[in-house]
Amino acid sequence: MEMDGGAQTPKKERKTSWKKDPASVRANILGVATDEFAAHGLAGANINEIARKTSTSKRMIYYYFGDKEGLYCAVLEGVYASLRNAEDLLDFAGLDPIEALRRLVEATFEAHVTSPHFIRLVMIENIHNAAYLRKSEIVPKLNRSIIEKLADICDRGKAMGLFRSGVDPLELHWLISSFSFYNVSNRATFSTSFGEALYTPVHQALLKARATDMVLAAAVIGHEPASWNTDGT
Amino acid sequence: MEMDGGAQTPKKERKTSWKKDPASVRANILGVATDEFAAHGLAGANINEIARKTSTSKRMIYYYFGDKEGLYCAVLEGVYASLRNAEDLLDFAGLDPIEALRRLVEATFEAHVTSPHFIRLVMIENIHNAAYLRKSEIVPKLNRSIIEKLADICDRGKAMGLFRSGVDPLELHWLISSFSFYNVSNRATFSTSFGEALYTPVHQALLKARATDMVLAAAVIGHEPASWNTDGT
DNA sequence: TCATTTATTAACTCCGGGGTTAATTTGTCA
DNA sequence: TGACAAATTAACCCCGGAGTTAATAAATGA
Repeated sequence: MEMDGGAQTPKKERKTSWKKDPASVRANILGVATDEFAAHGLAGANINEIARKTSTSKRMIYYYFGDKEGLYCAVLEGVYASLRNAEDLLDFAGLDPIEALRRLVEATFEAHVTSPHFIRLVMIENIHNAAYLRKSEIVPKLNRSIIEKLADICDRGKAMGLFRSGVDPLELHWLISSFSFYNVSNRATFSTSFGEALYTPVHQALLKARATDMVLAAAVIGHEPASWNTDGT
Repeated sequence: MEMDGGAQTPKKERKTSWKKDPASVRANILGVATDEFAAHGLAGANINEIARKTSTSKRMIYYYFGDKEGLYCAVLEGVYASLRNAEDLLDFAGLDPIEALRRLVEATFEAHVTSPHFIRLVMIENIHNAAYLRKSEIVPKLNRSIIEKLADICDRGKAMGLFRSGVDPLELHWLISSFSFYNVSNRATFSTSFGEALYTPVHQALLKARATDMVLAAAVIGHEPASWNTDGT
């Protein structure tokens, strides 16, 4: 039943010609590794599998990233950096504080939905008690900008007498992140326990509106959370 | 440099006497495994290490649970079941709807803080897209009771003209879970990015009060989110 | 043009950890 | 009382996956 007719396992011919292209090789590895770590976690991801999905060899992973943890750290910094770039595109300078806050909540909610890799890697990092994030020099700086944006909105809102005195940017960020993050991170278990009802496009839009409305009601004096007065049907 | 002075590695003497106690052996394994899976995840946990921490041998793990996944599933069902027991102790029947909702939000927030194993295992399960939770026969049923409690409160609130017409038990649960869960699940990365300020006992109490107040403002007609009017200092 | 450094290839090592074998003891019931 | 099932013990297997070795091709530049 030997299908190869007695041929010796053919030693793979060493590639006799190739281009040097370190930047794209590195980027290729990083892209594949991001997928794999996001899908399976640090322990669950498989270096051989990552190598197989790249257009290069396993040795290159160790050449550029040292070891599995080094690769994971590079992946982590990569997703944080790309999310920051997305956030920096937001500009609320021209808007009045109330409208700016509404836009910021909506944008945050939407950004989380469209960044599943980021969400999963943050989940994984929390499982590791942020051990690798702590080692990063750049990540703590990255998150400052979102707080600064919120602080500016809060300052202007209070100065105009529109916002409540107790409104605090960091607390507000905690709150806005919580439902934006949870909505994506816990979708699998939530749906398993309670069904898919909340994850139709229509219902997601409704949740976004209600959450936004609720944040505004908390922050803005006299704001009525109107979206809660009607059922979404 | 032989430190053992030429002694043959002594074959460990087989224990010559022991008691049959299947129930407690099983419980012992399950307890250790819960710690280990919660700490390191499914792939990250180590069967040899789990065995070492039990008062029995590795073989017993396979004897009672089949394989690593079987053990993980048993752990998962265990933490879900014990949380349900905690929830079932809550009784809001005697309270008016507004006070009942306030108590439910506070209790949920507190229950998450005191159930770190549950939180971590749910996080891990979400990383696996709830693959193992889906196989469970009992877990989907467990989560019904919390929705029923909320539905009862909502019905009574609307009947008395206190709650807004759009208030929905499932949406409310999504909202209450989101900040209660996120507060614990993402503590490591949140603290790394923004500092520990929100995780002092005083500030945690404040967050609980503000979140509760905000939920009430969303659900209850004319409720002012008063806690947001003062800063927490 | 050739010495040197950088980038790349294929093949190899090694051990940790999931899972098993086989023997032995404890309890049960006919 | 002894055959049988259930519970437990220690030792073993083995493969997959993290990490390496060694050779060689491509660029660099004096």
